Formats: sequence, C-alpha cells, structure tokens
Amino acid sequence: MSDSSSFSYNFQHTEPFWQQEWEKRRLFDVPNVPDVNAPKYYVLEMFPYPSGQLHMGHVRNYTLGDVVARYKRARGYSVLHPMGWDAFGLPAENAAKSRGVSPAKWTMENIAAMRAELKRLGFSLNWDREFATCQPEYYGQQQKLILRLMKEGLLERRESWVNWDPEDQTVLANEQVIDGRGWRSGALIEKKQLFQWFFKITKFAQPLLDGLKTLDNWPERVKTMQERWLGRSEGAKVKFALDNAPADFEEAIQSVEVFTTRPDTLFGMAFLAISADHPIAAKLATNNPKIADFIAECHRMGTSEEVIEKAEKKGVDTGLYVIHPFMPDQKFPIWIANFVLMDYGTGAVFGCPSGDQRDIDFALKYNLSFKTVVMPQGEDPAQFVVTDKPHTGDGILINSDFLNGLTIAQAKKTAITRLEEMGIGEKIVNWRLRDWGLSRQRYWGCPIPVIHCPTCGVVPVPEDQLPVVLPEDVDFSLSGNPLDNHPTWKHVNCPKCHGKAQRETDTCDTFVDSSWYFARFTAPHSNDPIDHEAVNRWMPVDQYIGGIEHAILHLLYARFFTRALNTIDEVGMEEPFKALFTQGMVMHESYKDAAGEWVSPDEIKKTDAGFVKHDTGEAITVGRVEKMSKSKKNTIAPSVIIERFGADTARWFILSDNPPERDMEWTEEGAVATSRFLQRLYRVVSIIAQDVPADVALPEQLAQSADDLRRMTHRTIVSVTEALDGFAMNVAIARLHELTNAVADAEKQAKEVGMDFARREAAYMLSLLSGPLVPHMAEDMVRLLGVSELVAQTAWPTAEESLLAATRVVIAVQIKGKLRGTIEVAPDMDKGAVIELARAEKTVAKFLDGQTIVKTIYVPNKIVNFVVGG
RNA sequence: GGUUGUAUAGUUCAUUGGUAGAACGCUAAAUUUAAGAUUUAGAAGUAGCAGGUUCGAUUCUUGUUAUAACCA
Repeated sequence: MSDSSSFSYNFQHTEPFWQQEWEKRRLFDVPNVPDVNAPKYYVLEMFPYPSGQLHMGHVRNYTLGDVVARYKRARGYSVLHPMGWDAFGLPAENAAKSRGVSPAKWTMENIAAMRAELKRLGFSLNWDREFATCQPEYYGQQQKLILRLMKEGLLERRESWVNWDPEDQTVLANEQVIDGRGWRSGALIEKKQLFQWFFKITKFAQPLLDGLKTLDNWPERVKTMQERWLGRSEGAKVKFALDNAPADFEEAIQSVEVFTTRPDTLFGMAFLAISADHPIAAKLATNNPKIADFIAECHRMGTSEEVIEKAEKKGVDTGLYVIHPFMPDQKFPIWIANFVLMDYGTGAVFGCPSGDQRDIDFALKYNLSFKTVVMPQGEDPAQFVVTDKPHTGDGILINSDFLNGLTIAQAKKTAITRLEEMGIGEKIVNWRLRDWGLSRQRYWGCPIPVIHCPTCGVVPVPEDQLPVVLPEDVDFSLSGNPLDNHPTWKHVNCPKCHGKAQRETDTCDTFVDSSWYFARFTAPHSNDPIDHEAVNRWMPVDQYIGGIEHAILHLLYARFFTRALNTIDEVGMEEPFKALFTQGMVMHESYKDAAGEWVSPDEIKKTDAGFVKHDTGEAITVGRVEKMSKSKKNTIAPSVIIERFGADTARWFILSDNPPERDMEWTEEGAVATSRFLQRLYRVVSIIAQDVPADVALPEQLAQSADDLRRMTHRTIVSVTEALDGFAMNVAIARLHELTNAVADAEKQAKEVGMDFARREAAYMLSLLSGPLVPHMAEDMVRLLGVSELVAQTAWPTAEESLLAATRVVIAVQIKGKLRGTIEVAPDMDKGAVIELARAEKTVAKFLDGQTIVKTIYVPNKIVNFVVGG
C-alpha cells in the first residue's frame, strides 16, 4: 500500500498554474456571434460595484455562476460568461471629498484590486469583454441610447417634487432622508420643485405586469414583489362639484377629481381629502396663513410612502364643501391631508371611515360623522354599525340607496355604470408605479447628453459629438453639483443656433448603467451601443444570478429598458433574463466586548472559558449570526481565506453547506473541514494514480466489490448532474463526498478482480464531476491520472445505463404498516415468489402465526405489506 | 396585521406515499517527532405540534406554533 502522507495538494503552486494554462489556451473566450449550430448559454452574475474589496457575498455569487458556466461548457454549450464593473456612484465622490483622490483614479484602482481577487478565484470569465460603466467607451454609448429613447418620447423632462438638502445643495433619494433630515448633512430637508428627467416606465406598466407571467424560471417571491411594486388597481375616477366655489376659483378648480378603488362605498363618504400640492390647496394658501403653514409642514415630511405611512395623519379644514354625486342635497367638507400624494391617482381621495382604517382614524380625530355602508354577510342591516373599528373585509352594501343588498364587486360595477351615465366618472386603472426619475445632481455619473439653449430650448447633443465626457479638473470642496460648479465645462454653443448655451449638468441614476450592460457584454467593443446580431444571438441571459436586494428596482428597470429598447429595435427580445436565481446572504457570528463594542473575528481567540481578546484576554460575548457587514465587524476577507486555504476551498465551502438560495453561515471550522476534505480527495485519487496503470482494461468478469464501485460511480454521475441542473450545488457536493468515501473504502479490496479498473474510473469521474466546483484541483487530479486533456476542455461524463439498475433489492416486509423484516431478492422478481419469501421471513412468520391475511399490498422492488385480522 | 417560505441527528442539509441518509461536529482507540494530520470503531432521530386522507404519512391535506424574508 502507498504511503499516504506523501500526497499533499499544494494550492499555492497549482492554482496560479492552471489559471495561466486556461488563459493561455483562451478556453473561456467566445465570439460575439456564436456558431448557429452550437447551443448557446449566457450566464451572468450581477456585476459588482468596485468598492475596493471583494466580499464573501461576491465569492458566493460568482462561484455559483462559475459552476454553472463550467458545467454548461462541459455539456457542450457555447458559454458567454463576462464580467464588468458598475462603476459610477456616490462612494467615489465621497472619497474624492474626504481624501482628495479623483473619483476616476479611486475607481480604477479599486477595479484593479478586485479584478486580481476574482482572477485568483479561478473564475472562467471571458475577460476580453470587461468594461466599467464609468469609461466613456461605455457611457458614451449609453448617451446614444438615451437620445434615441428621448426621440421616441420615452424620456421626458418635467418639474417634480424632490427632497432638497439645503446644506449639501443636493437632491436626496427618499432613503437618504432620515427623520426629515439629510443622512449626511443632518440638515432639515425641504421639498422643492425641480426640472428632472424621467423615463416613462409607466407606459410599460401593463406589459411589465403581463411579462411576469412568462418568467417561469424566476423565483415566485421576486415576481410577487414586482407585481406589488407595479400595483395595478382598478377603480374609478369621480368628479365632485364644489358647493359655492369662491369667486376667484377658476374653472379647473371648481370641481375635484378623485381616484378610488372603492366606488361602492361612496354613500359612506364623510370627507374629501386633497394633497398639500393640490391646485385648490395652493390657491387657498395664498390668503390663508393657517393653510400655508400646514402645506409647509407637509413639505418637510419627505415624499416616501414609508414616511407617509408612519407619520401621524393630520389635516386642515379648508371650509369648502363638495356635493355628493349621488345625493345632490348633501355636501361634505374638503380637508387638506398629509397622507394624500399628488402623484398617486389624482391627488384627492374621498374618505369612507366605516371601511378604512386610515379614514376612520382621521374622522375620529377631527370629529367627522359617518355612516356604515358595508356589513359582513349574515349580519342584520338594522343592527350592524361601525363605531371605531372599520369593516374592511367582504360583505354586503347597506345604507346605500340603489346599492343596498349588493356585494362589493356588484356594487363597484353598478356605481361606476351610474357615474358614467351621469357623465361625472369613469372606470380607470391606476398604478402604484411612477415614472423613473433619472436626474442626479452629481458628478460621478453618466452626463445626460442635452444642451439648454435660451432660444432653441432643450437640444440633444448630436450623436457625432458624443460622448459628453466628464471633466477631470473638478473641485469637490464646494457644495452642490461639481459639474454645475465647474468654471467652463457647461458653457457650450447650441448645436442648432450656435448661440451661447449650457450643458445639462445632471447625470444619470446609476440604475441606468446597469439596465443594459448585459446587452453590451455581447459586443462590448462595438461602435454602436448594441450590436444587433450579437445581442439577438446571445440574449436573453439564460441564467442571471444575484442578491434578493435587487429584486425590485434593478430587475424592474432592466426589464423596462429591454422593452423600451425593443420598441426602437435595438434588441429583439422583450425580457432580458430568462431565468433568475437569487442567492442567500453570507452570515457570520458577531462578537462584542464588555463595553458592547463590536469585535472582529480576527481580534479574538477561543479558549476553554469561551472567546477572549487576543491581546488583552478580555472576555467576548458571542452575538447572533448576522449578515456580514462592516458595521458589525463580522466580515471575513476572501483574500485572507484564499491565502490560507486556496481558491478551491473557498469555492467548495461556500457552496457546500446550504441550498444556494438560503443564507449560509461562514465558519472557521467549515473552512478547515473543507480544506481537510479536499486534501483527502486529492490523496484518494493520488493513491489510485500511483497504484493503477493508466491503461488498465475492463475485465470480462468483475468481483462484486468492483461491480458495486462502478455502479456507485455511475449513480453519482447521474445524481451530480441532476443536482447541478437543479442549482443544488450542496447536494452535488454531498454526493461527491459519498463517492469519495466509497473510493477510499474500496482500497481494502484493491486486489479483487476488476477493482483496478473500477478505482481508476471512479477517480477520473470524481475529478470530472468536481471540475465545476474545484477547477484547479480537478485539473491536477486528472493530470495525476495521466490524462492530458484538461478538465476545462473535457465533455461532461455520461453514466452507463446498464450500471444504473440495481443487481439486487432489499424489500421491506410490513404487517399493518409496521416494519417486521426485510428480504433480499433479484430486481423485478415475480410477485408471488416475493410474497412467499416475505411470508417465510423469520420475524414476519412469527407475527403472522395464527393471523388471517386480509389483504396483501405489493410494491415492486420496495415493499410487501400484509394486512391481518379483522 | 397580510403574503410567501422554512421546520428531519448537536449543526447544515439530502431523501421518499413503503427500512429516514450524508457531511461536519462529537466519543473512543490506533498511528505519527509533529499537525487545521491520518486510520479504525462508535453514539446520536417520536421528521415542530394536533387532526384528516391511506393498508401504510416524515412525504399529501387542514389547523396550529415557531422562525425568516417581503409587504403594510
């Protein structure tokens, strides 16, 4: 027997070696337009933001993608597997502000560092296709697309409310407003109207909703989240006439249009609420200081739904009244309320307190009377009354004139028909989705390529003058938009009239950059944004992989963009991602010291008394297992792991423990155990490589042990293949563990007939099957076995059908469903014979003694069940 | 509060309408100058709880509890 201690896998040497070999042979390169006869497979992981360091989430994401890419390549697909950088965004600008380094330099240095780490992990990427969105070669092409979409009317400029940070002189996203203050400056945020650019995504609301139904290989929950975000609701628009409208009210504001999803509850109306930005509110504010104050207060609140949801519901009475559409003799007060949004629906709602929590809160607070109009089925209409808890469920209409006795659905229909007959309302579809505002008052983004001319208005930059390149000599010490502050950049001549004009100084939301990069990857060096032949051959992406945190915005914008590009014939498909996989997070234990401060895992060590600090010996408490994050200090740097254990260990461990869609916990023990296992696998294969000559033949007759091993090997081929097809990398790994154990065990029968062949076959298959997971070691093992072809170039193995069937089966024998014994028989043995054997089994016979068999259940190759007695 | 998912060995997960498995960890022994070492042997389970369907349920189904994500 061999001396096992002499085989040790040296990843420091072999990993870079194989990476160079693959690179040299250009194994992962594919043409922009693949051979029509070869099946294509486009696997893409969400491209990273170049923060400077790879984190474990990246490792998990890109390892998953790489396993798919390598597996599909082995299955004979032409595989497009590119990598790039989502390189625009605020952190670069912050670095510029705080450290005086230029955003471009900071970004490119980060990219270089992260690229080196990705390469070190041995991902099978087509690096020739790499780009960063901050390069003019990319964003210049994006500017062309923006202009083409603008020409098609899919982009427009309009005034809209924004959160304005007066100190930083900048617009903030809703998420950046915390308790009414700017997240960086802490200044009180104002609402302000600004001209902004919008993608008209709402035009695509219905197609985006319908398209979800075609995405069979998307996680259900992502589709549900998108559906809710789109928020289709059917309802009615109802026009309320003002009672005694003031004389100075122009025609347009002598009535109020309301959107409602519940026209059935019109008779339960108690008040009409309008947004602080409603024209009537604005009109009243001019000579009513109380109303003006209230509006100002609303403007300080922020614009997000979340803020509005959490804020106390408040209102102010305008003193005006509207006339009820169905009851001309009744009038209801108009209130200005902080929970009504101008850009949802019509900016006005009617309140029905008996059927809505928010409305009843409001009515009770301001002492507005109301009546009950819906009661649960089976209640007595004379008795049922809502006082402080609204009835929001299904039911029957009461106290509602011509709607009485109808169900909610019937009443909605009837009410709308009546409104339409009267000419004061109609059925409409309303969406929660709003147009996508892409203007950002920032430097580090793609400049929106238009010029503002005092005579010609908004003039697109002609395509031959693109790209509009960001200036490099920028002063970040000033507040506000650096592009706007730049002394010369914005001053240009109008392309039309050649008079003095100014560039648009807004840049694009970075979500624009990530909304078409997948199309650019198919022909990244093209002089046109998208090479039509390449994009139509490679797209849609067959497998997209990324985190659940992008379930809504990125994926929705990318879907919209693809549809928009489809309408201008830039791409030939409507949906960009055929299959989506959302991986879980990488978690780690968190640690705190006595003072309650977070402590990093590498500052501590384990002792018999628990964790203590390395240097001081201070006791550490172990906290929850949480998502790795810098603030909790529970991160593990991939680079450290790679250095200690190698890329293969990192790859194997991050896939081994959990199903990929679930959160996984990174543990030191797990990494160590993985490393140990891989060493063992290598050793097992090494021993075979040494013991068995490469040209060993398959003998006519095999010993039982050799036959068993061969069957195990071929069953494993099937199960690993199925697991990889089903994205169950953890299952594939479990099966490979089992085969490794079987091969190691077979060493004991190494001298039996056919074992040489069976062991060598098992070792080779083990190497090929683990190839997608641990590509470096797989290459090494195959070379040890004397095979010159690289694993990366070898076709995926197929199992021999004849070895998949069992040679004998163990049948369970039950009496009344309780296991009483087992028998071993040849597969597909005659039913009668099996039952006879079962009946004769020692324990079974004992239990059957003196009993009458009422019924015998026989499942071939599995079970016999005797039902006895009465 | 709603939606969706999950619940199986100490841990992480497989599996199946018909004997519940793997890996790690754990225990013991052996080997080694040494080990994040190796080998051998072993323990570990009422499949969350309560019903229903069935000859038979961990699997299908209803309810419930716990937990997670998302929405509100």
